[in-house]
Amino acid sequence: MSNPKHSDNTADAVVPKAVVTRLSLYLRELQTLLRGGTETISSNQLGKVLGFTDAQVRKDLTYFGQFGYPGIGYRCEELIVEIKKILGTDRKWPVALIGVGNLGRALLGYRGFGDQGFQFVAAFDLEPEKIGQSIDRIPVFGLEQLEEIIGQRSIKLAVLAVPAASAQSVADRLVRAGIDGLLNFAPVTIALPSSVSLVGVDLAIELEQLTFAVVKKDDKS
Amino acid sequence: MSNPKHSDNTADAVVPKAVVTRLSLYLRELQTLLRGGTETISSNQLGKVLGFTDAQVRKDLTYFGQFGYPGIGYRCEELIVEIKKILGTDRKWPVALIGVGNLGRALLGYRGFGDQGFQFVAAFDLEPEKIGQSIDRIPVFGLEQLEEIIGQRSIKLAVLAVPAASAQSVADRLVRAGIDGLLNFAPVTIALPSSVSLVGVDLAIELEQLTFAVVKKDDKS
DNA sequence: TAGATTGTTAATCGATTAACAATC
DNA sequence: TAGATTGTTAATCGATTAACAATC
Repeated sequence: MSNPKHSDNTADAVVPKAVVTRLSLYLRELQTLLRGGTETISSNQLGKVLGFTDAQVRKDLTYFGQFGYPGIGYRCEELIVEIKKILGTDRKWPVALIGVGNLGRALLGYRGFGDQGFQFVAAFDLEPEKIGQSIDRIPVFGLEQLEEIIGQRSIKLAVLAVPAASAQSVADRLVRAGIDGLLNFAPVTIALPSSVSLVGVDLAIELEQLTFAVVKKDDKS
Repeated sequence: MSNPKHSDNTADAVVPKAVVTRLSLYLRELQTLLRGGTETISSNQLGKVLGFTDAQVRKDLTYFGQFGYPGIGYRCEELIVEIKKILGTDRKWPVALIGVGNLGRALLGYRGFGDQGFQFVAAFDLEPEKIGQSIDRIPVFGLEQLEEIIGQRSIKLAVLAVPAASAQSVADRLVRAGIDGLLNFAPVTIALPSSVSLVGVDLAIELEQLTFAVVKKDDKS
């Protein structure tokens, strides 16, 4: 039995961003495995399905503690709990959505968020017809209520699905309203104070990564 | 000793994946700058808005050629053309969408794809009510027509927006149908032959990257 | 010319992998 | 015990940055 000695070193070593991304992939895979009835898994097996080496899996995890059993591997259920603690998704996170367009509405209804502990509690838009409505049980407010609602409800995470032209100004307001993390879907660079975390998802850019690979392959043949 | 030439080495040096991602960011920023009237930009300025060093910008670009002017910088319009050539988006790409749910429908209507040369030409779903419809002018076919339509139209790129449980089997069919690149939104690991490119976007994982950063910050204070 | 900035090499930094004693 | 696998250090590999001659 391993001694839980991972109390003090949690998060004081600088953890590479890539490690955190893989942590999320481990979590997702472990959840899939557990659903399928797998109880334990070795770093080698887990790495293989995700395309990583066993050493990498073990190294990544030891940034945060000792979670495995020599000779056995990792217990899926246990490791899931630990990774959720590390990522901070061992709790429920209320989330605000800004921009109730096509994409925004799809995000409001996306089941995958709820499964991982995220819950939209308020949406915001400029269009009068949308304000006052509820979409998938989430109330849509006018943009002018942004600061009020986010403050009241202590919302720390926001998802930006507004047009590129207004993304920066809305982001600025979100920061002033007290947001700590922003997931930006607008295809534009956003500048934020370094105290606020930013993740950007640009759908066209994802496709460009694909075309680059496809074109490169064609060049070779 | 012979002089190694790097004039026609486009794409035979192995290009790190991170470089390609930054290339897309350069492109997006240059397009924004050009729209705003900027004609030339230095590696230092371009790096600054994106959070990179000037050396990194120049190094990334020289994987593919010499595009700048000493003493001046880069001409935005010119560099945009060059990066598009590199990424393969100097042409139009027909794209298939599989899974016409909330997210799928939002993607069909997403303007950002068209702006960068991507065009959905066919959507597929299992539900009979959806089949035969058109959404944003894109026809929805039954899944049984997948191979037929993709073959006929020589579609090389597909976007997967189906439930996690069916993602792998649909991916397998897409590969057999001749797809070269797959953008997967299903929150599950997909295994593909190495000849097919895969980019995965997991929306919950993106939020987890944010919570990790937020929780870590809280720990410190 | 003086000032600015590129392209590129060499130095530095950081991340991944190999190896193995410890352990179950 | 024999076999399997972890946690961790050291070695390797790769990516970023600094520096500067060349150039406009």
